[in-house]
Amino acid sequence: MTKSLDDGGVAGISSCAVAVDVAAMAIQDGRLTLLLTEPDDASQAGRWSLPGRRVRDDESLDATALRALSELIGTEEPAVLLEQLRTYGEPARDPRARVVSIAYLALAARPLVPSASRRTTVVAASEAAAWSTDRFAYDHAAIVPDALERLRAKLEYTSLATALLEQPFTLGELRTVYEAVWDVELDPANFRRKVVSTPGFVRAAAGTAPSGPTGGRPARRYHSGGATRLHPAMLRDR
Amino acid sequence: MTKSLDDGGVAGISSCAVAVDVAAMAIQDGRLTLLLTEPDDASQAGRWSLPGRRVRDDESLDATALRALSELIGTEEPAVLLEQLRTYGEPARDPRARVVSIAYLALAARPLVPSASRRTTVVAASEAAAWSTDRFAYDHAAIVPDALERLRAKLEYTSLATALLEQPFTLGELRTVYEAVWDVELDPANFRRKVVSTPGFVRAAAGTAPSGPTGGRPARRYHSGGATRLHPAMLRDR
DNA sequence: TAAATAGTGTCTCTTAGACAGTATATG
DNA sequence: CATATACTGTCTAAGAGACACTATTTA
Repeated sequence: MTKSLDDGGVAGISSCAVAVDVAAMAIQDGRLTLLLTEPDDASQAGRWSLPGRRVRDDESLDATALRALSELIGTEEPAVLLEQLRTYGEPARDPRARVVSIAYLALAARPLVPSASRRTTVVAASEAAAWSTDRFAYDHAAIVPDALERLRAKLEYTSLATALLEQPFTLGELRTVYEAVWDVELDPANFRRKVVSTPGFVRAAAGTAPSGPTGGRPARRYHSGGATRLHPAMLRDR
Repeated sequence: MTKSLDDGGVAGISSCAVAVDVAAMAIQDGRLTLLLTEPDDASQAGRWSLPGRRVRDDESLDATALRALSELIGTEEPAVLLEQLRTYGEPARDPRARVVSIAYLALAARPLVPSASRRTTVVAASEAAAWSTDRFAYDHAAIVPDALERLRAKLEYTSLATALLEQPFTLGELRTVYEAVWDVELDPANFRRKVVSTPGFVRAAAGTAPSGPTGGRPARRYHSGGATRLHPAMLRDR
């Protein structure tokens, strides 16, 4: 197929295997979690990897990412937001062959469920990002911190946090997303004011959510607003 | 080479050609410019493309990007900052074959010089980003606006602007970068205060730069500070 | 009742922007 | 001298954070 490309016959240029790896994250019990799986590759035994698949001939990269995820967990499309992270292509990143991998960030609105058939696990994202390199297969020890940092940064200036919640949601739930991802405590009053005053971030929905088991006033429900970029941003201090 | 991968024999999966395309930008006469070239591919005659090269077997993606650039203009390494933009991999983006392309953003400290031998041109980045699709080869009409928007966004929260200047520079020059990229006018006094008060953005250098032909007090020189991310950010209003 | 969560009001401190004023160059 | 650019000072308005206070639930 690639032989029609004019430099197909040049020495030192052949085709690479192209794969997609997905860093799938969700909120569970107030913590940000990451889905990991055991790679099929025997040379990587005892290590964890991000779910990955090779790109098929007729398939877009986004479609490969969705397939990598849905073959592992039964995730349907609307519950997951996929966003390209970056591409990893060091020549030796896979010992078997040259594999260029496009990494994706996937944000699920519901907790990730490890599948019984495939060997998968769900771990705290911040812990996995700090694991030593040899607990991961390939170069996935580099991808995981990149994914976490990208998510942390994007929460500031985009409405991405709403992708980690089912709709409608309360502002308390939205605040727990920020607290879980940034690992901070936020003032509920100031958080609310900031969210509501940022145009297009959320819009009020009908009704209220019931109180939790510890009581408390029922919270109003909100939907995501139309905005993807937030102005002003939800800045975290440092 | 890829036959050692376990799904090499699966139907619908073969290797893709992998290429790198570079959106190289620089400041020239107070405007942000973009380097374009005519593709070798005859099927794309009459269209402009970003400089691109296929990735060699033993070559990192960054190295390919640098090669794509330096084969076209005589750019040496320290004068150019390369940053991965995103990867474009729609199955039909290249009519000849499946080509997955990793796009890079390249920021040059000096104006880009079109080479005489290869057919290249330098255009205003904002104009190219608005060109109709058929003036570009492949899907490069999508890459150019992405690159411009990425640069505009990154000027806010990173020190990337200094990559578009030779060191040392004056704060007037740095302001010109922001004005060119964002297409706004900034108050010199407030800009200065913001830059100087942002930790790690710039550090004072020795001496002053001579006045321009229109006079004016000589400006102090500055170098880039160590910071890559800016806190607080240089926010543009909207 | 107390405790918990939602939501409002208000004060203070910081910062961004407008813009006046000073410093030092060219012509 | 006028003009241009660099740089400083200062006022004002908006926003962020701290935190008191009210509202509505569970136990």
